[in-house]
Amino acid sequence: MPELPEVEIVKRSLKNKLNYKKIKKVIINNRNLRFKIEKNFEIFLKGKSITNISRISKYIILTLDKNYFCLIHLGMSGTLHFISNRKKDKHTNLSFYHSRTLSKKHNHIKIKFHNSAIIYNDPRRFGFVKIFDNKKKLNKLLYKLGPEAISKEFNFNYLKNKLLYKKKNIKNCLLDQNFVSGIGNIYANEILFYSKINPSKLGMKINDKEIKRLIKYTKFVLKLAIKFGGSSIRNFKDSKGLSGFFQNEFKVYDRENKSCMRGNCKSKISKIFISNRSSFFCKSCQKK
DNA sequence: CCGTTAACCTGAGAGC
DNA sequence: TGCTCTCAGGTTAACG
Repeated sequence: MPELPEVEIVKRSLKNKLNYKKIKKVIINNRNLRFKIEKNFEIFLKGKSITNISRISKYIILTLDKNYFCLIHLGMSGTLHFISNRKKDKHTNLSFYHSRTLSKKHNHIKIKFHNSAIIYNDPRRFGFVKIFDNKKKLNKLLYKLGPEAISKEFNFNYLKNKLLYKKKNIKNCLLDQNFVSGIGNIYANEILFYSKINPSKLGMKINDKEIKRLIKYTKFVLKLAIKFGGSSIRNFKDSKGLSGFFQNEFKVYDRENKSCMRGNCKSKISKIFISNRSSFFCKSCQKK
């Protein structure tokens, strides 16, 4: 489900709610996420306080006291929900992508605090959580990631060097988290449209002007999506409260056969599959 | 090295 | 209504 902008929204909202909260109890209903939740997960967390909440690409990191870390990846359908008994929280409950139809049977993890709790819900169970007992072990997992798409490390020089001899198509490059991290299928499509680059074009064939546009519009699209609160689609389209609205700004994603939104262009948006992921583009604006 | 396919899962929506 | 089929915001191993 979530790409960098959605995870960023989740992180920002959690940050307001969870800082310095002490974990009283952890209840797990189903350990079978993408990786089995380790046996000692509950014991590791119990009694520890959350001292910071951060995000790296599509990962959420809870920093706990005593140099512990809890890594959360939401996979395709993972959501975090904040619930509270306290009156002052009543109107700001953070049910991320809250949906009344979200089935409780996929509430896999509940982390309880004094007067509140967070719940991890994930119908497809492609997400995972993992505990690290020191920063080195955490970094070992994260060091492989390419620079974050919105960071200044993802710049013209980096991209030019990476694309120099790349025989891979540009869309798969953008989706490769070790190439650049944080971009998923929706935003890869949108970035390529803004950059006027065909998704099938080989990396090595991308010229300097196009590289400049890729850098510019990667940051533009992702930052704009964050401003709009991310994208809430499909099972979340009936969402209330904190759902995002960037789905209304899509230029190509899920717009097959609809008119291209660029000025004078009269083409219809095409849909093809690249490595089994749906790819939307305008064949007039995004020539090979 | 590259693209594709399948696999991990459940559920929504389309078409019949 | 209900059945079957396809597709889904992610990641990764195996194959050709």
